[in-house]
Amino acid sequence: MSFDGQLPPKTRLLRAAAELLANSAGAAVSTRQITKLAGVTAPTLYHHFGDKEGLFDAVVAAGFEEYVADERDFAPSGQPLEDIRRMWDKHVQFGLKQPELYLVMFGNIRPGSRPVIVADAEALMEELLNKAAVAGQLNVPPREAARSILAANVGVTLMLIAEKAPERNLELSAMTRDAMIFAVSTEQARDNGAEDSGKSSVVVAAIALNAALQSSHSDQLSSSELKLFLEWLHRISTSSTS
Amino acid sequence: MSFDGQLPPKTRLLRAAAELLANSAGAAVSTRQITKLAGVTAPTLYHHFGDKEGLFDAVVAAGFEEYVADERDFAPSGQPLEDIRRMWDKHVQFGLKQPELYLVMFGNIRPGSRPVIVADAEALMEELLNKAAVAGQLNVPPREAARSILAANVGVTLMLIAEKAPERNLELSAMTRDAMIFAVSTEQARDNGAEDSGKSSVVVAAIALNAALQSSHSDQLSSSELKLFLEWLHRISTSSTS
DNA sequence: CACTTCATATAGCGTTGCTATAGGTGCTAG
DNA sequence: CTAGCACCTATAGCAACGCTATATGAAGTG
Repeated sequence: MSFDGQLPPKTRLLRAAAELLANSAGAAVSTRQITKLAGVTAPTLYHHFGDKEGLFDAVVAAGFEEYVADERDFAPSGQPLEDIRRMWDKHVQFGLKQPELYLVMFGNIRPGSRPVIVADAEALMEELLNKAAVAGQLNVPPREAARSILAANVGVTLMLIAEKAPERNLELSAMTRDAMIFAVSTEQARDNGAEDSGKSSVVVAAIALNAALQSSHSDQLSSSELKLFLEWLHRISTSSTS
Repeated sequence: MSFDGQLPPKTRLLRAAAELLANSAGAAVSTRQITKLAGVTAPTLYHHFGDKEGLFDAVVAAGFEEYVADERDFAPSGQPLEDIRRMWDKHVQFGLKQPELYLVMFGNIRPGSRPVIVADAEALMEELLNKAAVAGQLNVPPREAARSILAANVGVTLMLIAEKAPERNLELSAMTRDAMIFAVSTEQARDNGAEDSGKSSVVVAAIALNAALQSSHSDQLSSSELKLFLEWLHRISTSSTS
């Protein structure tokens, strides 16, 4: 099985890398394996992708497109929080389906160097959370909520990948997922004393207005006014209640 | 600076590896660097530790001892949930203080192979959760809760490590931490009752914020700022939706 | 045809993790 | 005292790694 077909070398390299990455059972994938399977020599790889990481980034980008495509299709349900829940599950599912690819995407952490893919995933999550914020269902600013949820989502997925397949307990995912969504949403009603109910209504309203203003521009304020207005709004919505 | 002293080679290897790991600024650490700094040759390393990973495991074990030692000391506070909160913070703190070591411990994931250290950390967390369970403060079985919390804890720490140091927002940790602890504890009482009407818009949100601000004023804005803010809010509230 | 530009190949550099083999050291037994 | 035996360490080198200096081919343009 090789990709010596009529496809251009760049494509063959991408496919070879993707295939090896998908079937490598945890072992490292070398450039020599890739170029051999693609039927090209080393300089071709470096001409097109710069270095090994560049090639992997390209594979990851393709994988991410696929991962996102599924997502955007059925995202517009009526319930933003339900969409977020489904997005979490998609994320875990993607990680377990292609663990090697997922590890290249989210598991290859080095200090101070954020994988590009993480920012994209965060943006995607934030987009969904914005809808929830507009509907007044959010307790915290969408950006912070997105980062928090994604961090937990990645952590859970990595944990599940690290376990042997037959032992994987998906309940871990569901439980963590619900905990995170519940914590950022306004669906809650703590009977533990209404310590923050008065203040939090201000915060919730500010968050909702902030999100609403950014999705549909009001022409009631000039751009300079709007800028200052949004800054104040942010200040209010990020005021901590603890 | 080298460890050619009178210490046995095994110890010198451990110290050299630990030092290089701590100062390697993300770059990979080679066995040749280690053996050179330790003042020994390659076979000595493999005689004592089997392979490179064995040496790193030993370093990690020592680091983990240190990490746990801090923990056990002040663990017996009266409030189990507060202990868990502190343990979470210790975990993040340890990861940010020694990111390279942390990445060897928790970031080196491969499918189906669970780092030993993860099981230990889980056990430690479960122990604390057990106390909470005995006190009737737990909503879910301690084991599952420990796994869930630890997964989120690792995810957050990895995210923070991946960010450049000056941009690290520790609020991400605090927020995720409280979300997880809150979710597994019995302090909650969700009544999944009345859904709010999802008809929110800019105007509705502005009105809500306006009302909320006037009933309980936030101290995030000065009085003059607040005056202008409310005026703009009024202008938005009374505009017709575009 | 001459010229540039892009794409691929030959060959090899420096480094990696690791090891086959052998030599040195300190101990106990005869 | 010496022979033998573990234990520990060094010399030297293998195979594989990521990557590249250099050269060759193909394709388009004047």
